[in-house]
Amino acid sequence: MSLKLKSRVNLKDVAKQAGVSYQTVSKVLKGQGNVSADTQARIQAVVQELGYQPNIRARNLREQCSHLIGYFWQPEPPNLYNPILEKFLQSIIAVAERQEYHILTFAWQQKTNLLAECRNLIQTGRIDGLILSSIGFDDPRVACLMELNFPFVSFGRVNPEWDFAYIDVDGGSGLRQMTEYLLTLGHHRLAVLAWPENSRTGEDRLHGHYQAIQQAGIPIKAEWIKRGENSVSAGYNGAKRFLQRPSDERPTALIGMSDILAIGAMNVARDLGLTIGRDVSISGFDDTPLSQYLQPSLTTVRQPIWEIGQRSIELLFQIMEGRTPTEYQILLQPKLIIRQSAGEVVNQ
Amino acid sequence: MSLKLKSRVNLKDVAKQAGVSYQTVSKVLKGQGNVSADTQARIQAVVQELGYQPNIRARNLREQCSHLIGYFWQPEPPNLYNPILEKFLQSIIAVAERQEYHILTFAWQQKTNLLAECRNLIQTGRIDGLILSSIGFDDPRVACLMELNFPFVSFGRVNPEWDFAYIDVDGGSGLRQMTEYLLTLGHHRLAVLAWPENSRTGEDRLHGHYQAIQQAGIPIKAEWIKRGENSVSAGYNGAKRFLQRPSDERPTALIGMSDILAIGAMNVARDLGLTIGRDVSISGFDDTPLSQYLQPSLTTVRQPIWEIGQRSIELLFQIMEGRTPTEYQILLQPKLIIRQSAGEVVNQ
DNA sequence: TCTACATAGGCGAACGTTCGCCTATGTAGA
DNA sequence: TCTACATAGGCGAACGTTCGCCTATGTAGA
Repeated sequence: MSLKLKSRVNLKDVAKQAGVSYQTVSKVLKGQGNVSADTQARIQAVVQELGYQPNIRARNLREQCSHLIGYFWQPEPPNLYNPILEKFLQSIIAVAERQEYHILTFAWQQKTNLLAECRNLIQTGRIDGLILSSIGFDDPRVACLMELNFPFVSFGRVNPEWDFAYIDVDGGSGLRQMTEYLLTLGHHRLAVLAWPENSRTGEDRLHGHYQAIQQAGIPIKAEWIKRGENSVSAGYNGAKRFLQRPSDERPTALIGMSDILAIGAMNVARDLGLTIGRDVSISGFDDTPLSQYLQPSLTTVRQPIWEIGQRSIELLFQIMEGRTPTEYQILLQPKLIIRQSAGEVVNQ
Repeated sequence: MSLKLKSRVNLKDVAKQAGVSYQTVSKVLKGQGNVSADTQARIQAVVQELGYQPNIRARNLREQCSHLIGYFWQPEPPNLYNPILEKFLQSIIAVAERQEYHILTFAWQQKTNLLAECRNLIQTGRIDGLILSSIGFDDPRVACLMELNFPFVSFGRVNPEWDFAYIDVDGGSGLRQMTEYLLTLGHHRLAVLAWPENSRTGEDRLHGHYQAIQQAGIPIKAEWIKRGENSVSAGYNGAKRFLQRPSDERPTALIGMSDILAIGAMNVARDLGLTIGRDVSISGFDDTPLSQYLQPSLTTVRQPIWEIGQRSIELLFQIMEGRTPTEYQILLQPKLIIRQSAGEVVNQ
């Protein structure tokens, strides 16, 4: 069966039939060199007739590139899902294909030897560039890539002093927008369901919240921040602590660092007999596809995923071509999505 | 910057340093040929010292393969998401990497020239095998791959008379299990939120429902099947038609062909003031990560995604190696997941 | 001492391109 | 008629492997 595939038509077959050298065929197909219109037409006709397609493996070897871009992403545990993976993949695939590039996806599990895998991919010539996501403070992969001087772009920032190309969403702005919105609704007791302190993304978002709070003249209290992992149950338990307090002491608004946490908060609010949007306002972050269909629909923050994907790849191409991009640390603005889960403060 | 990368150490560098021919180095690394233990050790030492990694592009050309497997999937429209993409990708990546293979992801948009892209990938030697998903009746890609005799495995079946390797979930069994479960809860008026008739998957599932209904001696009525696209709003509107009927005529259970449709049904039930699980039971299909966190949690059917992915790749490897697998049309059983959204029939 | 075979590793060729240089032919101007 | 240059396309080499065949050396048996 593979015999059929192996005896594919190659440059020499076309050349023979067209009565030229095979190098000339190559020139015509690459649009290089001086070949008469006549000969060009003849060659093109034979190419059509035989259905010639260049062998990309040979091309890769000769051109010293793989026409492949790696994408590293971290899978969520089984009971969760990544709300942006699908759209992000779609967007980078779309842009890459326009340049005849394809995307190699890598799911790096928790404890595998990341660095070795990363090095291996690069040093065997598997990929020409890399897109990284879910990175953290002091991320060893970023350090490794910088040291190897390998073209990469990361979705997300790490340590401020590290100088490399990234695209990120201004999560601080997102949470500032959300907090300001809740303030205009009359909320003064705002609690946050946050992530552990080692998350750069989490700290950025939190900082935006602090800014808005301070600007409104409300003191920042550590007790109004509840940290935990990014899961529905963490959201549930975190929110429970807040919502079990007497009604004049409990927060009127719960700000989730993610839709996942917000869903947990909504569930416990309902279990405690509170009406969401009236007794307590709840907001999320991500605008996951289902968040608009929750009851009540979730007020949240939307990240421009498509744009992030597009610009990541465009940036990466610039780096791969050796051009130094004028702007290689890009911060995009997220958008407040107002729905039903957050409402005006009623009685107090 | 790429200069550094291009001057990577190759077989000849190692050979020179070890004082052998470069072909001998190749033999040692591939574990072939007769090389004395002495020489082997010396070569291995140099490989370590220089950090030699074989150039995969050269290997691909020489070995006539790309060590790449394509995965075609169909992205959902922006307001939806694919509940199984992440897990499926993860599972195929994991198995493929064990065999030194990687996964090339392709998102095929609605109206692009699928067939040409498919042919192109194969004929340029981009990939050695293909995994297909979201296929439909008379799928032209399947026909094309069969004609080209190219190794592929599909997740899902198409026309029964087409003979090719696939893995599918026995959706009929899933809906039969669900229907039987609802029957044991005392439901007799069961309505289905189904997909358009051109979906093979949809028809298979529906068939399982019919089987269970018939076995219980309940006549099949076309009016109890409401067809529509796979979206929350289609579920909402479809369910509305059923639930607006007088209480002694309306269905006591709504069976969604997907969790998405079930979510729509849950929303309209709530909007009509019905208590889900008591006034009306609602079930889904997929066990999307969030379904357990809905209020009430969704009774649904879980597909063994991880197993599908694993076995797809294993099957594909067998086909790629030219072995004819004994079992190449595999049907896996889905599992009923009982939660809160479906309960016993109360008053009637 | 001669033959036969095993052991160790060298060597040419090939996978299918692309790239740079070279040569043969044609044409225009002096 | 001779020179100079443009045009058209041929040719060798290379990218870095793997594979099969060959050869040189060593060893055992007759």
